[in-house]
Amino acid sequence: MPDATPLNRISLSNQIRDLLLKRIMTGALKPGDRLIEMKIATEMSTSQAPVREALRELETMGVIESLRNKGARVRIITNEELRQLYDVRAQLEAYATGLVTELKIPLKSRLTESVKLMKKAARAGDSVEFAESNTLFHRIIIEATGNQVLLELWETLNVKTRTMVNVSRSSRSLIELAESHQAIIDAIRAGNPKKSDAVARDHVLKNKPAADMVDDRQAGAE
Amino acid sequence: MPDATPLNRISLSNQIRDLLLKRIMTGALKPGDRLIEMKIATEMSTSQAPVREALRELETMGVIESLRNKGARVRIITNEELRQLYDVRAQLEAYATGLVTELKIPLKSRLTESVKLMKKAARAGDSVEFAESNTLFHRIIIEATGNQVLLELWETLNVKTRTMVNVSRSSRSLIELAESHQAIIDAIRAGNPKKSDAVARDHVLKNKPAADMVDDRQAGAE
DNA sequence: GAGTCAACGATTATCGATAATCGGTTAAAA
DNA sequence: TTTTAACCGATTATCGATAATCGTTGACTC
Repeated sequence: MPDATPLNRISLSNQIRDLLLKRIMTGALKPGDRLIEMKIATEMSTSQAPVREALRELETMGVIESLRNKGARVRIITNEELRQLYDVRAQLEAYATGLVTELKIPLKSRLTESVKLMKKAARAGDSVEFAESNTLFHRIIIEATGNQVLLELWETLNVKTRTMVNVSRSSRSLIELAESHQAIIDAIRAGNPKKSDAVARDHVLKNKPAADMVDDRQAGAE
Repeated sequence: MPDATPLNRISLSNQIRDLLLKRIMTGALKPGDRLIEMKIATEMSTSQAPVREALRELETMGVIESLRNKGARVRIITNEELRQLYDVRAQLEAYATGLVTELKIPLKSRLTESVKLMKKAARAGDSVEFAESNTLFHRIIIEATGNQVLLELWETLNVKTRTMVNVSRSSRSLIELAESHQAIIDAIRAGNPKKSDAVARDHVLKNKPAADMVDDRQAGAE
């Protein structure tokens, strides 16, 4: 029987989670925006319960934050946290890049292809599409390590970063950014794991935002 | 007024989450054990809703897994995944240890203290207490970097690891394991970041379990 | 005896309603 | 005018009930 019906639909809470995640990543929902349970429930024609489950997931992922009895809002990532995010990402990417170099996994054509997409998006000034292909580039490398744990960790970091990054940047610097990936491709090709490690680390750190000048000890609520 | 009542209790779902987490970490709940929503709800004298929210959080954290319409169970971490976990942890710990060395953050006394606790637990054969103080040792280093993102990431990895690790190990090897932390303390003290990085990485990798001989391509369900 | 299928018990998924809480606002009191 | 207190609308937290789904059991057919 050539599979008739898609028997198991996705649960409502998962659908809601994915929808909200998409809106946050594309910027339709911005940092600080409130997520009101009944509003979402009504929009999706469901009850409150699946919405709450979705919100809890998003909260655990770190993309929203919710205060007891006060509801949830899209998490505001401080500059300092963003910098920390880049530091950690740098380590993970360095490890992954070094590893795929050592294992001599052939990635050149796929990586080159994703850089093309990046450039195209950059020229079009499409920052969402750019983020998409940029993510693709790095995901190709991480996936190639075969380390599923690493991939999942990196995904959540990446999601967090992107909730805020795609707000800024001119199309000029986007093109430069796209081109800067070539160094990674070359390093992998060259076959020196240590070198690849360093190049990938530098690539991430080069884009790490500068520290705020202000003496902001941003108060974090409980 | 000397604060009368603890106004904001913790939400039920959070209480449930913490309780279940504790049970999983201490081994009261073992990998594969089912988590039946109504059973938990009845035990806690609540309804099903908060339990489901708690389960969703645990699922996102990766400590349980749930299949549509079939419920949740404590996640069974395969040997392969455990190995991947160690690989990633090794990178994070190496980074953290190198960084605190570079920053010359004084940690010796606190680290030494936690090693004492480890040894004590090892002699007593108390594997839960051992895991506790072992975690403490590493957390001290990670925390000292001041990188909150790194800490959170490391915490979730650590939780995952511990759901399974505390099943095994003899008290003899526990003592050796405790003593092996001294090398890290010494490296930090010596003040060479590169060396610290390497020592910390090796420390983790030395405990990475061996690969299974079996050609198990463990099927992962949707 | 092996295979098929309907009915059953257990459990999850979702709903609709109620209780509790928060922030702000008005109105009375000082 | 400032302070205090009760009130109100909006929203979250929790409950109890119902619908949908799964695995299994046991009778029935061949």
